Amino acid sequence: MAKAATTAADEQVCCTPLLAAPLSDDDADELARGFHALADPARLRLLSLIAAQPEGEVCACDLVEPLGKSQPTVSHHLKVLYEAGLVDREKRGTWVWYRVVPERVAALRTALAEQ
Amino acid sequence: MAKAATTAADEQVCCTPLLAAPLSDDDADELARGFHALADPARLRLLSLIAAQPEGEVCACDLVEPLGKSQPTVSHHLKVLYEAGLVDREKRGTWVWYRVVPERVAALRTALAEQ
DNA sequence: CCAATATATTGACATATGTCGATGTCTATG
DNA sequence: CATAGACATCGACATATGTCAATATATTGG
Repeated sequence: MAKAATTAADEQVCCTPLLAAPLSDDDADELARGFHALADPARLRLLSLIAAQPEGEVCACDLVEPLGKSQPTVSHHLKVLYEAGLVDREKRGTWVWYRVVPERVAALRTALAEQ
Repeated sequence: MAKAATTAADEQVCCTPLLAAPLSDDDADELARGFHALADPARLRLLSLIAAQPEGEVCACDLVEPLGKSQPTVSHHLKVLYEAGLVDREKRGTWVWYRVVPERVAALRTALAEQ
């Protein structure tokens, strides 16, 4: 399984450096969606926690306590990250495992490239 | 003059790649502030428009029409970008000239580095 | 000093967002 | 099938945000 997020992961708007040429409205919208997912401390810490796992993946159940937020709040933020294409998820039995989608992170990084 | 933004430009939280190690609460807060400034299409287009100027700088008066928003709205977004340390400004007579702060953009870019 | 222009600020409004408790849904296991 | 556990969703709430019209604050020219 482990399907990538269908929402925004596809329309990557990769390789559109902000500083190179004026953004189109569509590119600006899509990029803003990506950065919006990164614009919250809880989500940044989640992303960081997921990436910190030696296996590269982590059970959602192991994210609630380190984040220090309620389970519904963690679930909400994970959903935002997923819909932004920044993380992928896979259900195994009762648990859901999350991993970072490095390509998506890199795409946003590219948008901030020198020019 | 052309002083850099006093707000966030200093506490750069540069060189703190998200994916390398779990973020501290403070780093997450500061990073989120930076990405928040990028999390709006109008601000991304502004940043892009400013960067697109051959001289590297542009009068605020020349940003209203291309952005297609009201003057107060443009002024508001420029303030957000300024307070995030992403642009610098200099008043010359009646006009205010804006330019991108590439170091700040690069700092946010570094936060998204591979690991 | 007055009029004109550029920019910032204020006030108002609708909408979006982060958060939590309560509840629903699914899955494994007696 | 009943129970327990993991996760998602719902409802509610306070707060934040994008937007504009109106107004205030410079600054330049006459």
